[in-house]
Amino acid sequence: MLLIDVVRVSEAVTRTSARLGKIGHLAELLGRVGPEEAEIAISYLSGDLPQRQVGVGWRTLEDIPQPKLAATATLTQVDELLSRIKAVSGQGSQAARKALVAELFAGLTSQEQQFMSRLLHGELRQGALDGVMIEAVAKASGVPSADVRRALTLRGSLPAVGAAALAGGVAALRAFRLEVGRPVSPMLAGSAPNVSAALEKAGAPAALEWKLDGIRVQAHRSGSEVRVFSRTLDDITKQVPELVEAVLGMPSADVVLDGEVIALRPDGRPHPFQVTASRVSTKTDVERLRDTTPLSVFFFDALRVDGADLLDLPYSQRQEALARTVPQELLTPRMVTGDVAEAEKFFVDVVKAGHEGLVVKSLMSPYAAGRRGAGWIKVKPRHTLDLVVLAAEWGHGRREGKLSNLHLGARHPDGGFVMLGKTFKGLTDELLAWQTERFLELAEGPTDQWTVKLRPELVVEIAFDGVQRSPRYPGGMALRFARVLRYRPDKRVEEADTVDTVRSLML
DNA sequence: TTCCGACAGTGGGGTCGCAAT
DNA sequence: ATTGCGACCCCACTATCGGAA
Repeated sequence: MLLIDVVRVSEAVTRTSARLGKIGHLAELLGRVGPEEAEIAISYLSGDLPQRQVGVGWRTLEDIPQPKLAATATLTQVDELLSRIKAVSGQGSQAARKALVAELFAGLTSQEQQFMSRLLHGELRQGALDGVMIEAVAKASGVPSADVRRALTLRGSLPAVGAAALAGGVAALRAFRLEVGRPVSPMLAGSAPNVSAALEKAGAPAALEWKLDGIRVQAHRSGSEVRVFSRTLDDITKQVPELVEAVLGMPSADVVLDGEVIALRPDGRPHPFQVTASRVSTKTDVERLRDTTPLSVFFFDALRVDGADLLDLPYSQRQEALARTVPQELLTPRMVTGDVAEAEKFFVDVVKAGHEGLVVKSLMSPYAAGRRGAGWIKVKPRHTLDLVVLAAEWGHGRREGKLSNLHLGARHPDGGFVMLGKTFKGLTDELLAWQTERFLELAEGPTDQWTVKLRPELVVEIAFDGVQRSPRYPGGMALRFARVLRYRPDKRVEEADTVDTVRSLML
């Protein structure tokens, strides 16, 4: 199949706003792609590369060769070139990589070049990714989408699952099994503003678990072999030897566990997230780092114990298996209750202990990938500040022509403002339109291509999760997960929060 | 007819590894 | 040694579609 066939379908999907229409376009193409190119087509049309990443980003794509006039590139040819690019990126000069990227783009029409650029940027923006592609695979192969989802959970790769469905239908999908050593798509959590709302969503009684601010891990053990995977299914075994040893110390030699690694201080309280992230992502000198910044692991789910697959069992039964296998001190602290007051006290306790919050879990739900907001609901405390808008950046995509991303500042007691970060979150279309108009009234030079500097006159109430140390911003601190709650036209700038207030929150 | 679950889009800060400077 | 890029860790929120109620 030619790349241009895929590009044309992608464009049709972009033009169609109805999801069923998008699914129709995608399914039609899947119906005519050959088995040897099915994985490539499914990857591209769900915004991914079969190679996952090839080491090419926006900078590499800044200057690309003149396009061809005739579209002749096949999916297989493009895929092979991308594999070569990945190989060179793994070990080779940037010049060699650039030459291969040039070779790839020189073989594409301008239409294909634009598609490939977006794909390599990870910004397909056709309004269809995995969720829509699952439905398209189901439609094209005549199987229920639940079977596709189920296989995706077990296999962790939609192209592989989709190709199997197209070739072998339901029977092929049902042949997928949990395989120790091959990661499963992790179950994700939705969110709720408070504990009682979360309990209502999950259905009382529910399990309440501490939410630790660390890194999600999936541990597989087969005999004396242990592999650990991250949320995106990357193998991070070498970075977390503590976890490997912990799993090897368990009685069952055939397990798959879900949990969180986190760096704790000697007093048991958590380090800032940055410390954990640094430790887990460092690959050199791990043995030395173990002494200075040891990792702890806490498990909260069991997908397989003693060779038995548990994904379809209700959460309460998976918990029983987990507790039989994992020593008490490696279990995520939890309780089961339907009582709101009791649950709220547990929430206060976990926050006092320095952790992030709670995850409220339905006792009935099976383990299912994706599908945020089904069985697991997270709850975190929320901080707020009144800050001043210092500047704004022009938006992209559906925010084109709107001032979108706000630069936020706290008041300095001696006058002036200290920037604490940016946010684009929490804005409705209406607010976006209003602020664009208002900002242009407040604009003051110099204004570059992306950023409009403003007279500091507007106060905005910002919600955030915490204050972290920052190497980037002048005050040495930045807000984590900042989002707009509302503008405060009733507040004068002199009433905005000061850097001292923010600093007091950094502990 | 209304409600609500799932999805995609729009970007945020921080960190490491690696190649080039 | 420092800088820039790419990848990945954490992530919140709104708009929209379409099935459920």
